[in-house]
Parts: sequence; structure tokens; C-alpha cells
Amino acid sequence: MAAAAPRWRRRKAARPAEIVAAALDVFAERGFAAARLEDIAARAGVSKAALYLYFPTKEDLFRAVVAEAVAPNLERMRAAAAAFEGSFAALARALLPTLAATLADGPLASVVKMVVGESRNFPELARVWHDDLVEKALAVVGGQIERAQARGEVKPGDPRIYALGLVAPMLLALLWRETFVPIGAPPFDVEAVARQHVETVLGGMLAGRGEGRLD
Amino acid sequence: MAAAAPRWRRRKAARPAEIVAAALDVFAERGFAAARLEDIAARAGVSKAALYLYFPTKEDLFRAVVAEAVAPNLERMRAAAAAFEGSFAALARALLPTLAATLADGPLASVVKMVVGESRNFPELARVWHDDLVEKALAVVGGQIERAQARGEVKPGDPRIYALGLVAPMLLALLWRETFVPIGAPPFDVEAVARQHVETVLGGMLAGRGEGRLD
DNA sequence: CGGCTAACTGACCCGAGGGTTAGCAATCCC
DNA sequence: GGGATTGCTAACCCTCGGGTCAGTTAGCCG
Repeated sequence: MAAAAPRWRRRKAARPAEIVAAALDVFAERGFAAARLEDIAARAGVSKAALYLYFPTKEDLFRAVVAEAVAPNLERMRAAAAAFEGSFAALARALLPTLAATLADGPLASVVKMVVGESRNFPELARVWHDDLVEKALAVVGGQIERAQARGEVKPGDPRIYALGLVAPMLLALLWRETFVPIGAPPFDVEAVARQHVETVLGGMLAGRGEGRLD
Repeated sequence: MAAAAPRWRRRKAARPAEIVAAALDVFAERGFAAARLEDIAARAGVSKAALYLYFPTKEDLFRAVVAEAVAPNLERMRAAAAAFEGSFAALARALLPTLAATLADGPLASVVKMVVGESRNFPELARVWHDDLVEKALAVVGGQIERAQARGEVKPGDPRIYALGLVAPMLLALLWRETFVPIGAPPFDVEAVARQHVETVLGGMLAGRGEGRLD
């Protein structure tokens, strides 16, 4: 009669993903430095030592978490941008709320905060985040703006700054949520921010006021 | 003959400020958790134990640093906003570059990063920062926008979101500098951001002027 | 010049937590 | 069944750093 409840199971294939998920939670809650490996292990239903079977060090685990958080969202963004055909205004109106929703729902906001907070002590991490995600996103948006400028849709001006101007309020609203809402500050409705802000900025970006161009 | 160079001096009055200054440097470089009291003490030219003559704990020292960073800048902002008389557009054009310069030059950017990064582990700190600075700044800007809306200068819309939309790109440019420039990413010229972005947003915020939008 | 006060130091304590290792037990294979 | 394999754990080690305290000495006051 085998034990009905073995004390643990061998599940080599499933462990890494579970550990990374648990680590994401704990890192997001506590930040890198304050996160305890014991807590991560406990949440993953595993002993601390088991973590070291899959990740050589805490920092490597952190890297895995960031990579995990980056990959799918990067893909989603790129696909959405690549698929679009219409005018710049239409693109912006379609993309920003989508981006807002993606950021607001997923774990990206926590990861952003983590990367910002720990960047000095783990510069390599900031580099991964920047090179793999931010740089590319900025290039996509900036490129769209440049093309719109070439078509005369958008006024002259530094495309990189325009891109920053478009995206910044949403990112900051997210950081706000992570930073100030826990202490009782009123949150920003990220989608409302996206909706209102995209109209405001378009009002200042679009050239000639054919104004319609809603296609 | 007594030693011409005593090994240390009693300078009770000067110590706290020196310690806070040193702490600001080290906290800004390393973040709260990773900052070592020994380093702070060394930079202040003092032994670690001496810190405890003036600050009961590391966290209290952190609080002192934040308070030090907040106070003078809050005053500068409030004065600038209160003194202004002209139209909203003129106010924005005057204030944003000033704000950008203030943020860019002082230690505020580092402190912002610190507050964001450590907020979960030191919520009380986020509260101080929010209540003493952010809340008030947002109220000032939001109030100006509401009044401009009442005068018909600015289109309808959530004033809080408008305020966020105005300020966010500059703040994010600062966080960018703190986070990504150290790893080799190209910086944003914060003043250029302020100049271009204020025009863009005003273009979308200001009512009237023929051209109008759908609203 | 001597002695008192208190600003300051050096050496210590100790808890926390990242990382390690000896061995146990689930599962595979015969 | 039973032996080999190896995923996994319990218990440990050891460094790091916040915090403490007994003593030292700068500077003042008589």
C-alpha cells in the first residue's frame, strides 16, 4: 500500500515556470533586494534549495522573471503595430488604449517598477529591459511618427519626444498605481487617461487641420 | 606638544546636514536597502556610530533625506504658480521649463526613483512624498486648469488627467535618465521635452481658435 | 592647568538571508 | 519486488550589515 499522499512529487518540467511565477509575485510585492528566496520557494510549493536546481542565483531568477514578462508583451505590441494600415491618428487611437489595457492588466507595471528601482544595483537588468523592450517599442512608435510627418500628417518635431509624450502619462499612471494607491491616494483610470490624452496630443500633433482623417 | 591635527572635532551643529547630504548621495546611488550606513558615515567623514547620535534608525535618516529634498522645491513651485497672472497657455509655457530645470538639476530625480523603488517596503515614505509634494503640485496644476476651463480657455476634460499629461513626459524623461542612461541609452534633453511637449499639449487643450476639434 | 561634559570612535553583537550539502524518497526500469 | 537514478528536502554555514556600548578625547569652564 503506497502512501496515499506522498510528501512531494518529482515534476521537473513544471517547476521552472511555477518558480518564475512565484518569483514574479514576490519580487513585485517586495522588490528584488527585499524579496526572500524562502518566500518564493514557499509560494512555488518547493524548498529553497530546489530553486538552486533550476536557477544558479537570485539574480538569474530575476533575469528569468524579466524575460518572462517581456517576451509575450513585446510580441503583442509588435504584431499590433505591424498589422495596422490606416492613418497615424487612427493608429494612435487604436493602439494607445490597447497598450494601456495590456500594461494595466498584466504584471508589466510591477516589473517596470522593479526595473526602475533596482537598475542601479543590477544595470544588466536595465539593459535587457531597455534593449529588448523599450528601445524597440520606442523605435516602432517613433518610426510611425516619422512616416506620418513625411506624409504631412504630423507637425515637425522630434519624433522621439512625440513618442514619449504619447506614452508617458499612461506609464506614469501605472507607476502611480504601484506607488501611491497602496497608501490611499486616488488612482488614475488608465484607460480614461489613454482616451483623453490621445485626443489631446493628437490635437497638438496633427498638421493642417484637415482634422478629419478619421479613416 | 599636543597633536597639531586632532583625530576628530566636535561639530554638533554641522553634522546633521552633512550626514543628510552624504545619505542623499549614497541612497541615490544605491537605493535604500542597498545603501550601507558605513558608506554614508564614511562620506560624511564620521563613524557609523555617530549617525546614531543624530538619527535613531536608517529609516529615519531616509525620512530626513526626503524631507530635505522636498521642502525647498515645494516652496519654489508654489511661489512660481501663485505669482502668475496671465493666461493658462502663458502659465504653462513659463512653468513647465522651470519645473523641468528644477527637476533636472537638483537631487529630486534620484529621490523620485528612490520613493518609487522603495514605496512598498516603506509606504510611510511614499505617503510623505505624496501628501507633502505630489498631491499639492497636482492640486495647483489641476486648479489652474479648472479655472482655465471655466474661462473657456481649455476644452472640457478631466483636469487631473490634463495635469498628468502635461507633467508626465518630463518626469519620465528624468526616470529614463536615472534608469537607462547609465547603461548607455541616449538621454532625453529634458528641456527640449518640456518645450516641444508643452506646445503639443496646448495645441490639443486650448479651445476655440477656429480649427476646433470634434468635441 | 586640571577636570568635566558630551561628541565621537572602534570593536562588538546578532539576526537575516543567500547559498551549500548530505542524504532521503518518488519514480523508472528490470 | 528491488536497485539505480535523481528530484527534492532539512539542516546547516557564513557573510553582511543594522544597531549597540564601553571607552576615548576635543573643547569648555574654573
